Amino acid sequence: MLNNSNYIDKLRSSGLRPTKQRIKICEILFDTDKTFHFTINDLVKKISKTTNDKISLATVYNTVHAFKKKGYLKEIPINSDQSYFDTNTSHHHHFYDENQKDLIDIDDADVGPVKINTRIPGKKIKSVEVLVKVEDA
Amino acid sequence: MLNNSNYIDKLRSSGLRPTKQRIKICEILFDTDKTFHFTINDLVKKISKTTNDKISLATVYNTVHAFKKKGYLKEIPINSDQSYFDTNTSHHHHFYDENQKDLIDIDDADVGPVKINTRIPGKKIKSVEVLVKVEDA
DNA sequence: TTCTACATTATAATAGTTCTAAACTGTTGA
DNA sequence: TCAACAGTTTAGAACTATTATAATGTAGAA
Ligand SMILES: [Mn+2]
Ligand SMILES: [Mn+2]
Ligand SMILES: [Zn+2]
Ligand SMILES: [Zn+2]
Repeated sequence: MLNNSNYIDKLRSSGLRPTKQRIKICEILFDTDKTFHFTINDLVKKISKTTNDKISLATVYNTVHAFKKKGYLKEIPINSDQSYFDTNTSHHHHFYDENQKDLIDIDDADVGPVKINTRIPGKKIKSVEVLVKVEDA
Repeated sequence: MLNNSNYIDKLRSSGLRPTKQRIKICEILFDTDKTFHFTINDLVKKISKTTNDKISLATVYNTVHAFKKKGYLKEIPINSDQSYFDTNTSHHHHFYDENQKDLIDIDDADVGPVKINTRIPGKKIKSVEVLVKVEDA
């Protein structure tokens, strides 16, 4: 929960110019206690719901990619026709509800340590993520 | 490692007519000891490399989807611009090499038991898959 | 204020996938 | 045996998420 001048600092300190588009998107993504998952399309809808100044689709893509690159967003690997992003950048896992097509966080503490007993020579591990697919019981 | 008449039986017994296109795709996908990962594009290339009778792209998609539905193939959840399929339908996990854009199996035995200590009411777990992203060390 | 690199934008392009509808074929049963 | 039918294949169009282009706008520095 930050105010605009905090977003301006945050953007500036990561080398991103604090444009009104980026500040607006920060407000939508980060002005809440709860983290959430979204697609580009979700974000576009939220933007048009909360402002009259439209932000172009290209800018939404550009901004999400910039934020991901800076580590303010994560992309969640689920097979889908579109990308899912996560404002929760801490290490955690996911349920994917195949009926509702909905992603739900699993706290890292709710998953026993995932031990990978094999390596690929010349490669280092970047992330270990568990995806639990669920369906109506 | 089956011969064509086995594929014919396999297809027929699962309610799929054994057309020459499906038999050919069975040969490419299942006529080997080793399982492997592929994209639709990979499969199209293998087909044109091993036969003169071309199979339309629509049929390749149709067939892969039909085989997935029957459980002869799995789709691997990674966020990418294209779908990855797996002829290994047993329970296992994956490395994803982000440099080579390559999927590598992790035997289930090489991953410590993944304990999920939380549930979603009204939902049952369908699968638990670990994706280990790796990059050049 | 002026300059410049960075950012936004509309729009076109791209690429994987799905749809359409006509032609074809495996299977059934008279 | 073979006509009938449902299932299958096909070329190509359509669709959709995403990325590229290139012109215009703007933040920040000097
Ligand atoms: Mn998909
Ligand atoms: Mn994607
Ligand atoms: Zn999450
Ligand atoms: Zn695999």
